[in-house]
Amino acid sequence: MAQAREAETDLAVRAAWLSYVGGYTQEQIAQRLGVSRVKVHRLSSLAQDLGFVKVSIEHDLVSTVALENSLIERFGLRNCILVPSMDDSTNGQSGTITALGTAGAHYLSRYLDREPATTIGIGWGKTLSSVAESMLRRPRPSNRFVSVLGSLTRHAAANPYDVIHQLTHKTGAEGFIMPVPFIADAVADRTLLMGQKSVGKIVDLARNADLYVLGIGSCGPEASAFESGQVTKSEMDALRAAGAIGDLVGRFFDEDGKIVDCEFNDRVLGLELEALRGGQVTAIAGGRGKLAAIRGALAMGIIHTLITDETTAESLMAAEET
Amino acid sequence: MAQAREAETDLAVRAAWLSYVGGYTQEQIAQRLGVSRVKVHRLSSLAQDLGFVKVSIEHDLVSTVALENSLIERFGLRNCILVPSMDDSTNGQSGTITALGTAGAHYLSRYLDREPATTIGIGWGKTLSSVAESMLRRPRPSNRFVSVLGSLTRHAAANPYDVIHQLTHKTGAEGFIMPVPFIADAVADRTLLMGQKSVGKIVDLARNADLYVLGIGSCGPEASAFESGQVTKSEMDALRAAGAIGDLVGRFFDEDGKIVDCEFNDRVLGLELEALRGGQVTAIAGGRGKLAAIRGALAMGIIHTLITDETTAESLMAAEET
DNA sequence: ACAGCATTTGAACAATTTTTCATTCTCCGA
DNA sequence: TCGGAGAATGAAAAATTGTTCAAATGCTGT
Repeated sequence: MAQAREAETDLAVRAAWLSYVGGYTQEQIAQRLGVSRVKVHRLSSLAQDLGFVKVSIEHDLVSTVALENSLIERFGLRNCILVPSMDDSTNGQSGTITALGTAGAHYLSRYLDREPATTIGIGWGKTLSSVAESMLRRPRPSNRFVSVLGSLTRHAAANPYDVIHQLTHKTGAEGFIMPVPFIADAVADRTLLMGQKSVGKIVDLARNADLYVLGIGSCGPEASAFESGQVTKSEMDALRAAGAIGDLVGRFFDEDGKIVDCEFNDRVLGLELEALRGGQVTAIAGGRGKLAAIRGALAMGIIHTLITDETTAESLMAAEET
Repeated sequence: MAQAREAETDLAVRAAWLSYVGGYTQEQIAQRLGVSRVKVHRLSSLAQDLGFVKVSIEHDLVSTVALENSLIERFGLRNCILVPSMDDSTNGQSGTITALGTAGAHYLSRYLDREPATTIGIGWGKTLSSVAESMLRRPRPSNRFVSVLGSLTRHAAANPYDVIHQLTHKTGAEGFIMPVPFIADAVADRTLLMGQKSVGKIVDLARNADLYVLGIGSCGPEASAFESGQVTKSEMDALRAAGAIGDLVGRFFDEDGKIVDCEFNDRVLGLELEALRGGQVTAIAGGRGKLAAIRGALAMGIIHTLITDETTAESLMAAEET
């Protein structure tokens, strides 16, 4: 019956051609080929299975989209957006951060367009600041932005990287800042501050946010938390010694995504990580220095959507190849 | 707004990739891209329109199927089946005729499978004879085969090219032969013969056939009608002089598909051409010598389905290019 | 010949894609 | 600021495609 098999293949090719290239409906093809409509479907499936059908998209973006898709599947994400990696060898991270900011702003804008009357939990850092900066001025009065972690520094009333203000300014949305520092001086202080009614309200709000837009912090000397003076050198050293490789909402984790056992983590003021598990968590981070932190953060299994740059994405994929 | 246009294109490429390559549904893509499901559809349509989506079938059969489709569109056919052209330089037309016979037999078998209890009008000639020969023995007792034109020669009771007998033998179907010669000696004789009740019954049957399977005759020295002695040399010369280039059901037509004005046509015994307009008309013919006849026959606008060889098909298309 | 098993088949059902259409935006020009 | 042409939008309807399942068919070994 090799004969029959071959005739079947021929029919399959015919059906596939008529369907994919000819643009006829399965019904029309069935008529022409003199078989049932279901059989036409089976034939073109067969042609696909046999690898006769080649579909390709000819556009520069293809490799990017394919890479995004790989990340999604590998890390169980819901979505992933990649931006071109900028050459940051001379000017630090600014190019990549700007690109991430633009992509993040698009992403956030689309969300606001689509989901009015929602509350968005916001972190801080250089990257998120860039997102806020890239936002177009567009009235979104029914949305609310809320800090998910302490936003005051030890030295000034307003954290330079705080993004809530910029966002509310651009969108006319309501903004809620967590009126505490990023880090308390002692564990007891943290308990006290978190017990404040005004703080509790904000945390409650943050807990019920519909979307979280967060940065991922690294533990290098370029980390926002360190640069801005919110974490001292000795504190950072202690964290690193405990295996910390990055942070999400101020909680420092190791390369496996496990929260490190270090008293620092008990002094951080902000939404508990577990609260994020319910909502939609979007993390924005990229650049050479963030690679290890992103890998660890992904391992936590909290992140739904990752916005990063292509080079970092490739590294993430390469590392997982083993 | 070149910016917006570009963003739209990017989205279109993303949507198309996720749809065609990624295999996601428009719903899933809508979620991921943050747009409506309808918009996803519009985006991937756009990507197609912009020519980003390339679909191809990788198989030798593709050129054949594409050519079939060209013929269908050019000549307003319902269907077209092409067989590989055999090299007939040495052995006349036998290779091509065998191939046509096989294809025709497949076609007819499929029809019988699909449409039981139908009546099939049958012509005659070398090609149709080859079809009958290629038919597999398969019981089809509820079908009926009926001659659409006179099948007796002047010299013998059974025409050597008559195919009804072979078909009924192979299928067990009922067969109805038109019990008159192909050509009457005079116009008056034709009237007389056609008036016979036994002939009238056959013609009525033929008129209501569900499918017609016909050959296309040429006017060369290799024509079946001539070779079998049913048409004399002088008759053929007269027909050619009148512009005849081929025949369908014994009616000779010119290169424009117009029935030629020649008394010969008035002596032919068989179903009137107009009766074919209602039914499904399948013509089987191929080979170098038939080209002009096929072109003329197609011009008549009666043929629904053409079964021919690839070389002939290419010639038909080439001639129409102007 | 015939029971038993695997494959094939198409009708009915389910899901997805495509089209339609009324409405809402947006952009110009007065 | 207003009015109107044209584009963009999404809900709903229509068409197409994909899946399921029970019945039919064919194949194999006894």
